[in-house]
Amino acid sequence: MRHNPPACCDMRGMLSFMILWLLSKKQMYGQELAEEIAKRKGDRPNPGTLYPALKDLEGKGLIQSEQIGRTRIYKLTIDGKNGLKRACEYFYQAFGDIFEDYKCTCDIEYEA
Amino acid sequence: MRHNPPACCDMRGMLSFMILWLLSKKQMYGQELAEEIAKRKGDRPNPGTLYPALKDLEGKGLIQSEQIGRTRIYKLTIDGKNGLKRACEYFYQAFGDIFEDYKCTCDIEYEA
DNA sequence: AGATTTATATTGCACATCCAATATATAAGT
DNA sequence: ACTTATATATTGGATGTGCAATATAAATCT
Repeated sequence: MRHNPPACCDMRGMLSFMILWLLSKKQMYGQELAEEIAKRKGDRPNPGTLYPALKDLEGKGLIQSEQIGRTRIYKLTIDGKNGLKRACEYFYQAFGDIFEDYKCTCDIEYEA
Repeated sequence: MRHNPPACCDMRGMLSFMILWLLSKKQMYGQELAEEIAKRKGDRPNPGTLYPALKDLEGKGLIQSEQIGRTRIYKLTIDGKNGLKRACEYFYQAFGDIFEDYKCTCDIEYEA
């Protein structure tokens, strides 16, 4: 079952972080990324959300892309890999105890 | 050691979520919350960030507060507890695999 | 060839979150 | 009483993330 964003509080943010992490697993084009993001956030990001984020990351030198036909393949750069490592450390510092707490109090169900 | 936000990507967001989770552990006043947030995010949130967020959460009925002298004590309401549970489920769906992945590839150090 | 689908991309808007700067009221210290 | 410290609070600005709507180019299909 896929959860949509909760009504109680805003859960936006961390899109660039998620993109970097996804690209660290596998190089992907935009619509592949959109599908992976949808698995996690409940819905595909709008083009007006996704493509500016990719453009921004490329402008910062964290990802690079190559156009092949109508698709554009994105992959991490060295700077992107190093940045992701730091971002993960920060993310764990900020939310690690919330995760551990959640895992102790809830039965976790994975999608088949 | 306390990590500051990384340069690579924006890590804003989830402030209301973090506030709800902190208040689920213990009722607190604003400056106590600011200190707990600082432990996680690296710096105390500006008053212009924290107090509007608290006001918004109270307006939605997720928290309630009581003024005692110069401090205002905040605590979760029933709606806040239920909302937090859903928010945790969503958060785990969105970022759970990033956490598990991080824990597998990094040695974790806890503050003394 | 013409129509449809797919993928990329932009514009314009809304909003949470971030800051610096400033203000007010209460509590504590001298 | 006066000063200082603490806690709450607002204003104004910047930026990332979110959407709907629209546009363009390439690939596919009949």
